[in-house]
Amino acid sequence: MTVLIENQTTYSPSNYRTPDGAPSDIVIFTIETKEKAAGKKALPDRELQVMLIQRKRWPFAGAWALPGGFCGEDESMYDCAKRELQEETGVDRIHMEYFGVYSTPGRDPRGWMISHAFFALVNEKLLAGRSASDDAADVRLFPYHEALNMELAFDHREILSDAFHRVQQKMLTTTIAKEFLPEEFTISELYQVIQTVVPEFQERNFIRKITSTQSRKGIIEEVLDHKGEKKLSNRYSQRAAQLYRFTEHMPPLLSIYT
Amino acid sequence: MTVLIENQTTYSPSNYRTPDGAPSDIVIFTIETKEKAAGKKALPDRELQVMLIQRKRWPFAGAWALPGGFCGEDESMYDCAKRELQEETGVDRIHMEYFGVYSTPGRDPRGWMISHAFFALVNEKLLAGRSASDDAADVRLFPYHEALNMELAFDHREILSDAFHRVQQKMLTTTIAKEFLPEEFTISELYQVIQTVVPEFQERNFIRKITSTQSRKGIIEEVLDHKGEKKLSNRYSQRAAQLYRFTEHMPPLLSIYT
DNA sequence: TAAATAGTGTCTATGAGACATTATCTC
DNA sequence: GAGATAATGTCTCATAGACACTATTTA
Repeated sequence: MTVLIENQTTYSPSNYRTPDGAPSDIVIFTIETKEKAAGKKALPDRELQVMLIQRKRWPFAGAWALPGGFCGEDESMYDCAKRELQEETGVDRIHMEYFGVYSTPGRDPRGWMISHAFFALVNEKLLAGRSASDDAADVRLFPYHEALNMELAFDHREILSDAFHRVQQKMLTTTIAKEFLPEEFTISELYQVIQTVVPEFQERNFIRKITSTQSRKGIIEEVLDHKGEKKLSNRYSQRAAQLYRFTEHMPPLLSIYT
Repeated sequence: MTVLIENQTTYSPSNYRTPDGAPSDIVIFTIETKEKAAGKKALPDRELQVMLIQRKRWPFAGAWALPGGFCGEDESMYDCAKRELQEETGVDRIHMEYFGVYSTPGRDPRGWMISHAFFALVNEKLLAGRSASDDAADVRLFPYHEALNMELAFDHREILSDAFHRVQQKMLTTTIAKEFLPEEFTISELYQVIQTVVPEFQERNFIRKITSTQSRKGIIEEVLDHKGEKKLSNRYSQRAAQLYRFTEHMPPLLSIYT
């Protein structure tokens, strides 16, 4: 075997053209709950929304875009996105996942930018404080479908669409629905949240599937009060409904063959 | 709103530290079929293997590593990986998917390298010609579990492990098993391929699940010969077995709630 | 005829899917 | 008691899971 003499001293990365930056873009989803008239016992309306910022500078000045920012040398892409997410929402500990790289040549007029896309799911409650201060300015929540029809900066429309489909898929195959729910919730709330993200989802016997089916039992459990009695809620209904919470159990493994 | 005066002229990416490169790393899987003694009618042994290259230069000179290479300014990461895959295998039109970014600071001694990981599934038949020429040199197939226990360059062990788990999951939820099979195959072959990637997979009534179950019917179909008769194969058995092929049908949508 | 693989019969318990029905509470 | 949501009863058919059994061919 040939032993080459190249080593740390002779290696020079500057012989090659290198990227001009590695940004992250974050698709931040939330579900806005619009209660019916105060005191009225009825299920609320829910709407999937996404956070956009209005760009101040070239390129695409004035256009709406996904929040994000450039990665530093001393952080991973994940850390970078987490940092940007924190800056944008003012909240820590948000569920965030990586889902793709966007590197089509020419996608960014500033140069060779390889962008890394994340999605985040935030409970609207966590956004409560923030909205008041920033809402009027250059950060806003848009209904997903409205955002999708806007002229977004860069290739952010494609990223937004990809994120949505990934979240739809994960909503049905994992327990991420919990990110949009309070700690304790009713079956109707869970069902509504799933339908907000996946309108096609329909399951007439939902309550039995999730509570009495052998293979699914254990992903949620009934909440008991301090006396060991079943804890109920009548927030959305005359007849009080059982409260549930997600357990730590992994959802069942899915397979098309079994 | 403040209107900033920044524009194309004043924007300067060189004010920021930029990455030193955007490589791709490709985990190329294949399944080696080891026929039993010639003429013996018995199911073959199958083994999942992964392609590694031996590095010639600093860093990690002499160590085995995943194939890959640096992305150019005029190509997307996907194009880059496709190109490298083609160079390494000599084959085009290979199933390849992106699955993650590796950007931990310090992962590459050459500098700030943000690596993009793909996995590829190659039918061993396509590799047939290639092996003869390169096999002795610096490109080799290793059994997956052996590779996982080697001292691989960079963070390639982690990448390899992540790729494997992704492929396992996809093997059960999509029809990628077809990448490891000939156009026409028997149920036993399909079952064996799945088990080669996911040893835990076990399904005693496999044949009925996949052929007679309402929701799965249609993902494979019986092969007929020119006379419209069912086409059989006795390659691995005394009694001839029905041949099947994958259809264009999408596998059923999976959900933990339904 | 033993061995090896392919494929079917059959039984039980569970689940899917569809609706009707009952329960509980408020206005 | 009308109206809204929660939850159960009930029926049919499909599927899961287990295992014994039959089928086909060759050494």
